Amino acid sequence: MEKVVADTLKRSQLSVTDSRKRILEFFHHSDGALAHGDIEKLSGDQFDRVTIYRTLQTFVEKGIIHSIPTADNSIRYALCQQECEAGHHHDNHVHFVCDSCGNTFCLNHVTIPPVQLPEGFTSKQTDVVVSGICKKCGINP
Amino acid sequence: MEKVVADTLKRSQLSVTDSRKRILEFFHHSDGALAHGDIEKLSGDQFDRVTIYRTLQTFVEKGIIHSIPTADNSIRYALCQQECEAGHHHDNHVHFVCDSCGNTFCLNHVTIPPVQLPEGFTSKQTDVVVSGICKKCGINP
DNA sequence: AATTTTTTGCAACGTTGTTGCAAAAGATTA
DNA sequence: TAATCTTTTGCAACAACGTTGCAAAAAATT
Repeated sequence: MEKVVADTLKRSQLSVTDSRKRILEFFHHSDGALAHGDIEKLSGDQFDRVTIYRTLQTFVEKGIIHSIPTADNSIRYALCQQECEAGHHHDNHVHFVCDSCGNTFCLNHVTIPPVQLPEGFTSKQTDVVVSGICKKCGINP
Repeated sequence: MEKVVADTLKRSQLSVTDSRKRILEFFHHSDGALAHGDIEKLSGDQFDRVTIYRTLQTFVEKGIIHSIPTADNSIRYALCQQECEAGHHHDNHVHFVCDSCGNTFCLNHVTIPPVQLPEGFTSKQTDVVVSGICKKCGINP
């Protein structure tokens, strides 16, 4: 794991630092998406808030993670698939927010259905966020 | 118009006040969605920030307006269709955010396509936000 | 018109996110 | 490995956004 995250950072031409390694590991260990606050808690105030903000920004720019739109106003992030490169996100999967546990998941195998727009509108990106009950919470409510 | 907004407020069992009338009129006059900040500017500091926040909350609860999920973390609101009642939103249309002018529109006639979820997941609501270039900006870039 | 209820505005506070700058850590070179 | 250069971090300060409690004002009710 240690090695995997270091390689990811190098591949993105980023200096391999403590905070970047730790934060990237959090994403690998999490099965859902993470918000800034989650990382702050996970790290136990090991890093400055500002460092976390900047690291997340950098990761988004480099195509390591992507942000997920949500109805409340907290930005959540999740790991990108391999196909994402710096400045070029191809995350065309559906996101799922569980109303019970609050977790956000990438449904990597559920692709965005086509949307028919009115005349004159041009689409660049489509985000689909489904909310409801996730698999785990459906079993143990 | 004056009459229409007053009626809407009464129908929702709300006191008819200056701020509520004005803020509701803003929504009727706007062709896109409005954020808290937009209303603050439109009203020219006529109302306190807090009043605007509370009015928006109340309108959402009463089913007069609904909030729109966005990729950045600003909450935007738009008028509901007639079918919405207090505590029961049925806004199953697609939202469009223009990358050029920044406006957010409800595409009331574009319905949400069905999404096939993995086993064990139950859907309660689906939000679709398309970003790109709107009709106006496509004509006058 | 008087009373009750609701709403508003103010003040204060908390969270979230950003920017500039010096110190520290990482990368690079010899 | 040490010296140098580059990048990143942490701190301080700031700005935007949003919430809560409470007294005054406005709306509804009688």
